[in-house]
Amino acid sequence: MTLQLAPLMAGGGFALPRPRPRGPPYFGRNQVAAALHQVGVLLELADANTFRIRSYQNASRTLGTLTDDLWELVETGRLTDVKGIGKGLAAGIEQAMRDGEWPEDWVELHDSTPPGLLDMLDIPGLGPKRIRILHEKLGVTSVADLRNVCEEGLVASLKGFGAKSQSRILDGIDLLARFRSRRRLDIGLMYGEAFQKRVAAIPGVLRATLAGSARRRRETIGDLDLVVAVHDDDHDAVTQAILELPGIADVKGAGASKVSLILDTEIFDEAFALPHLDATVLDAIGGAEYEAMEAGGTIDAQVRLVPPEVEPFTLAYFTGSKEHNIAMRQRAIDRGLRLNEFGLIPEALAGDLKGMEAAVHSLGATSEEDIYRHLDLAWVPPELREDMGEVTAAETAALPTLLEPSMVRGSLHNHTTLSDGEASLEVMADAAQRMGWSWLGLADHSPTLVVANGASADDLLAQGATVRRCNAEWAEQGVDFRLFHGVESDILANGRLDHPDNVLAELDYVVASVHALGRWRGRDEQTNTEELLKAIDHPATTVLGHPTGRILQGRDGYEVDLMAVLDHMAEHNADGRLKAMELNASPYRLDLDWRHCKRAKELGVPVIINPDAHSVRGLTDIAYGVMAARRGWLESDDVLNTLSSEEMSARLRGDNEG
DNA sequence: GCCGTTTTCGGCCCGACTGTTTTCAGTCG
Repeated sequence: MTLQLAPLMAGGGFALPRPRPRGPPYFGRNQVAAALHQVGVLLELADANTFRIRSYQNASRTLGTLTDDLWELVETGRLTDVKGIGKGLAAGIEQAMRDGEWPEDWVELHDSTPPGLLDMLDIPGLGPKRIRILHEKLGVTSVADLRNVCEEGLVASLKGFGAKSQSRILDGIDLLARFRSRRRLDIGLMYGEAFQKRVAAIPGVLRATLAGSARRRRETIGDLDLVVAVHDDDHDAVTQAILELPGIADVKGAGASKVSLILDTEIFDEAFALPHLDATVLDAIGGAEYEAMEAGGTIDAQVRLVPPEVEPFTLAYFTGSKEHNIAMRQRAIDRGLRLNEFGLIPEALAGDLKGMEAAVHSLGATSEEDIYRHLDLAWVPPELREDMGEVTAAETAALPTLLEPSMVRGSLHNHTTLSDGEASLEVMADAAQRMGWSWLGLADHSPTLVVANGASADDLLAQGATVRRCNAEWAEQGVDFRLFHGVESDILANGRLDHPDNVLAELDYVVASVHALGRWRGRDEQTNTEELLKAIDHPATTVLGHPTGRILQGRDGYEVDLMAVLDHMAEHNADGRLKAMELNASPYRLDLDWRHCKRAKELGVPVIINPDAHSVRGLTDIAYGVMAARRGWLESDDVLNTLSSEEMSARLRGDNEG
């Protein structure tokens, strides 16, 4: 079977961002963050000092979420005020932004590193050190080279390698072609929940809990982590039972405390099938072959088996993120404690003891709450564990009360058969009511989007008449449900909207979205941002739809400074004009990412979670949107979805409610 | 490369597993 590789190539596109045509600043925050990330990876391959590498990685991560204006920091000489940016990095960043030229040593690193070496980082068991040896001793510069030297048996004779390494690398090259390194949240959770259920049912298993990025609800999941509480007496039998479960394609390793597996679709009780996909998304993720590829897909899984008294520590540890753990561990160190996956151990008692032996001295914990309490913190919901301020918030009782799925009462961006949806207006409304919603917004595509059967103005206005008729009937019957009539209008050249203004004025709201990505991609961030701002300024625009246009595992979005867009929307809202940011809940998009959710909340820009449903089943994607919103610290008041139909109606009319 | 009222030098999270070794380095999470 010939499968198309995900277009997220490690080597391709790994170049320093190009400067804007006019400046300064010649680079934006995201571009600087990208450059720092790249230099970090290249330094790894160059065998640089570990801590120097980390400083680039840290700085990249910090800039990625920086809310201050980077250019302003440069101009006012306050760049080194940013934690993690010292004299050296500040000088490089300033030079780049002022003059449009990256520091010479950054450029030199790119020029001297064959792009194929970057691809090799994705081969399991190969890290920067060994890649470097392969490059220096055997002249390997690409994955193809690597396959050749392995097949010629040259790798096995290298110092530090052997026959087994050589064959593992060959296997890894095959895996590279067949599997994706990360899976979307929906797919990852599907595997994770199926696996968890099977393991939990094994006799002797006290508890089996999904940890890792699946528990944190990241938009993509690398591999599954399952923490299993089991008494010592049952340990071996449970391990054996796990290895005999259906759906295990391969066992990568099975040690005393850890089992490492590759799962495939036989883990599912029923034949693997995907829900209906809309054509745009399907096209971006690999077309007709996509479903076959998912059906033949795999996912890595790690199982940790621990005694019940240790389980809370193991669960916390493997839930991560790595960054959150580092912050937690540092906090423990400050209190004379050692925190790891086995316990929270007073350093004075632990001494030279390691691992489980030291853990007998651990402070007790029957749940994660206890661990946080020992460190004078409130329990942090897994979705927030990214070291993005949650530790401080947990210290000062400032953690948000996160949005829950049950709080959602409606959504605004949904399609019907008027454009490219599968279900009629009536069927969609009925489904929404059965989900317990009190309102539903219809926003079919506009005429310019021919591939999605964009509806004409006449058809759109006719739909409006149907909406009014339905609403009148429900009102008469005393049913607390109503439809709002909108459109998903394409953002055309120069920020104009599709449909004449007099047509748009007939609607309850307008979701303005970019679809013609051709013009937007490959254009610089500044130009795109300015065009989006114009579209937002249009008086009819209510919601900015799928703000970056990204398709997860399919295509990157266009370059845009969403922080600036949010600032702009905040001004509108402050003046009483509703401009809401969509969090597109489709697991293929999850487009607004959590960093921007957090920023929207800070600025008071309302977020609307929209399933972008093209079918009845599509409405249930709202669940993924809620997960993403929770990662973005959003509470009930931060999103429009929690409003009653009366309140929503008032917001759309522009009434200032209390 | 960054950071600092216990430090401007000497730290920078930590442990399991694997394959290579004969005590450990590299990789991974």
